Amino acid sequence: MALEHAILVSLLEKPGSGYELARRFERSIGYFWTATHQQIYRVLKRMETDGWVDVREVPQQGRPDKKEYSVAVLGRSALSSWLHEPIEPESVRHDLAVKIRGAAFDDPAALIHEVERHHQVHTDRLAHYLAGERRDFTGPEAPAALDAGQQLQHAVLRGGIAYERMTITWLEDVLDTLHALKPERT
Amino acid sequence: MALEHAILVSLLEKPGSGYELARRFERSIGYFWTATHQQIYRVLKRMETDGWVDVREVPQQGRPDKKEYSVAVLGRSALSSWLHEPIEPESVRHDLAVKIRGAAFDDPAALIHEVERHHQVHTDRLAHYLAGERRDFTGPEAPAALDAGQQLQHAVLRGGIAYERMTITWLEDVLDTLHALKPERT
DNA sequence: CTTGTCTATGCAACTCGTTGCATAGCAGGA
DNA sequence: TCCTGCTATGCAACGAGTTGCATAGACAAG
Repeated sequence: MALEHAILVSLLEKPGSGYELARRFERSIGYFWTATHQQIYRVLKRMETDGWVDVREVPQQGRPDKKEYSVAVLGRSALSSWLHEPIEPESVRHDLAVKIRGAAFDDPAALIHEVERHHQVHTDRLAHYLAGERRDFTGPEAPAALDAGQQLQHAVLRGGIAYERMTITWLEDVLDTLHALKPERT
Repeated sequence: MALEHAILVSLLEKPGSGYELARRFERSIGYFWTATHQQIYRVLKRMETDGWVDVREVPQQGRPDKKEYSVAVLGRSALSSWLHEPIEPESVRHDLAVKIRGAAFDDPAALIHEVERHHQVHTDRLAHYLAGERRDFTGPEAPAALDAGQQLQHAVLRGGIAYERMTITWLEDVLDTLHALKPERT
């Protein structure tokens, strides 16, 4: 599993609490990995007992205290050895594709709304990614010279952008197919 | 969960045994959903007790007997109601993206091999999909007129092709980024 | 005749991930 | 004052998915 490693990467980029990690996983890390706060707390606890991360109690004003985690030496070497071992190319799990094939045995026209809804979600995500790209990498506010970490983050973000663009185009293709099918079923 | 529904769709397209389903999930259905035989057998058993599928013992010659499953009335209505309820747009889980961001804290050059390996796998998958498309949809052997089911299957396959093409292009982008990074770290 | 491979089904144990719920401090508004 | 909402952490139970192992008939190769 890679959640531990995703957490290590995130903590290396910036130390933080479980709560903060959960919010990062809703944002930038969430572009390519998702996790709920329960999962994160559980894994953080295990990583702590394994000595992968260090904890520091941080008293706060105006809000509850937090535990700030940072990567320990053991965690860094665990990440390093994971980086050096090969992983299986991921296999997709796409509910919507199951639905599209299933629509042949039901009413294909009823799917149009659902596909349009997904189209909208992906359009919004694309806009969100592009805004992030302008802010951090290509806009006037972006740093002139990017370090290795930033260049790699940008490459990952470009992947997210390419994914959303591809998905949007495909969903339009699916919509065309559904519309072309519709008249046949009167 | 959608494994039950993926099985229903597959059985509607063609009835079959758990073993046959497992092989379909390695092939065409596997383009957008994966499952091992243990998972399939377990779910099939539950679907049988729920009355979603009918079983028929089929004696065979030259090989063990099999249980052929087909979709029952209850299964059809279960699929239908699932098709009519909205699903969450999927969130991606991309180990490789975690590795790429993590590489900033290790040796980015060490990732080049891994990315090239993934590039090869996706190139092979693309070739496999394109061969399937020619065979079933666009080649001289393909049927002249496609029914609704075939048109929707083709649309899903086009999605797989678009996904592989996008991934291949992105991995080349990542490779360029890694190569450009390399000289900086001597 | 033994070994390996393919078809065919299944159990048991485990890990991963989700859902529901609980607690608690603090802030702001009705 | 009470209610809502945000920060912050966590338990318990369940469901989904993986891994290892077991069984068994048939066939082909050595």
